[in-house]
Amino acid sequence: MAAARTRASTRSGARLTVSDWIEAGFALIAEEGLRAVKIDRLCGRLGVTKGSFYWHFSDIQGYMDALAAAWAADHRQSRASLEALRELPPAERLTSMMRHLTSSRQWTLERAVREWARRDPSVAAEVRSADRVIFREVRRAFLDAGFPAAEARVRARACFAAGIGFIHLADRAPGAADAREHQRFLQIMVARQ
Amino acid sequence: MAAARTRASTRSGARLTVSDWIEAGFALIAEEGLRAVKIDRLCGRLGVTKGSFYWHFSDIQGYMDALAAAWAADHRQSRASLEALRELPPAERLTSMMRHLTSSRQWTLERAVREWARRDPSVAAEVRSADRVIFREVRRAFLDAGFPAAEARVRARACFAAGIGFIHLADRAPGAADAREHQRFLQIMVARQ
DNA sequence: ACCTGAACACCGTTCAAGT
DNA sequence: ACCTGAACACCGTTCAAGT
Repeated sequence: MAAARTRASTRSGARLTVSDWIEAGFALIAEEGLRAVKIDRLCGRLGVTKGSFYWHFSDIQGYMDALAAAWAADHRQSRASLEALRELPPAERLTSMMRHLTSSRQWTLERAVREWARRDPSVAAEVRSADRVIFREVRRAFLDAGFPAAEARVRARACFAAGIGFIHLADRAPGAADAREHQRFLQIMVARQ
Repeated sequence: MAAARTRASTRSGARLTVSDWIEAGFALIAEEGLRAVKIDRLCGRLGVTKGSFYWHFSDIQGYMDALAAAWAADHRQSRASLEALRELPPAERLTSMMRHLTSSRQWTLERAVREWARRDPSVAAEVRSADRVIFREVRRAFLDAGFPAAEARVRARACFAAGIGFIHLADRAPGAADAREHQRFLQIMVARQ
């Protein structure tokens, strides 16, 4: 009787929306990776049966496309808050970006999407375009720190690569120790010697 | 009693080899496209059961990798016969290449591999590298026909694109009429006006 | 060494019926 | 409009047993 109400859903007890399904997909990816995204698993998480899935989406391909589109939209969205960081001093700005990338919500998702991009060129294109935006901000931080263009470019590239490397090398959510290490690394990179 | 011997196999009545499976895969792709490549279909074609497949390959991914590698090896192989065409006059050389591309064995296979490349970046890399080899030969034909470098490049690109376009637009095996059309097209392209 | 035969698990898809 | 429940089809994988 009460069991049927056991929803992990965010919205009260109401019927599901497309974004509930998308959110469940991201959660699954973040927790168990891309290959965990199966209709059955989504249904279990949302407390509904497969029929419900097929009411909202035509098929699993349609759902995956919607997931990828939502990821890209999220990134465009956070572009604004990324730009808002510009008022911080460069070193703190970099730390803040790195912290976001390696946050427990992000890191697995980010890694999964990059893995997905290896198989799906349209996802790959979205990753590339998102990367470009972020790289520009990283480079800007180094320019603001007073480095000449060429030097800023080199350092930005290294930082960017390191960030991606961190999430690929991680096998569990980065902890406080990792965060300190990242911060130290950025400190070194941004130091004008 | 005799039914069990009904093999489409090339090798007498002997046990299967890896290349029998690869060949069956290409045949399936050529006839029905990439998505027809299923273990069951391969088994049906070779007159064996699934257990046999798993004796030769670890899993379906391993098989697909082997297929892609075999395709690339084939292309490297035919590089020699491509270079042998250099003794022909340019126009005939181009006609010969086009005929090969649109031959009934090739065209569906070629198209399927290009479709596959859209999903699998390692296949994509192999397609690109094979394309480079062929493009050089096409360009060489135009150089040999007496065009200056820039002009040869432009014409070669157009011919190459047209060839790829032909196999993508085709919905059945190109016939004699198509062949005449292709030849006429190449004639125009190679004409020094 | 190579293959059969049968079972299994997983998972996408459909659809009549419910509220 | 949204979902249940049950069935179905497809297909990859395993494995003990055969020759």
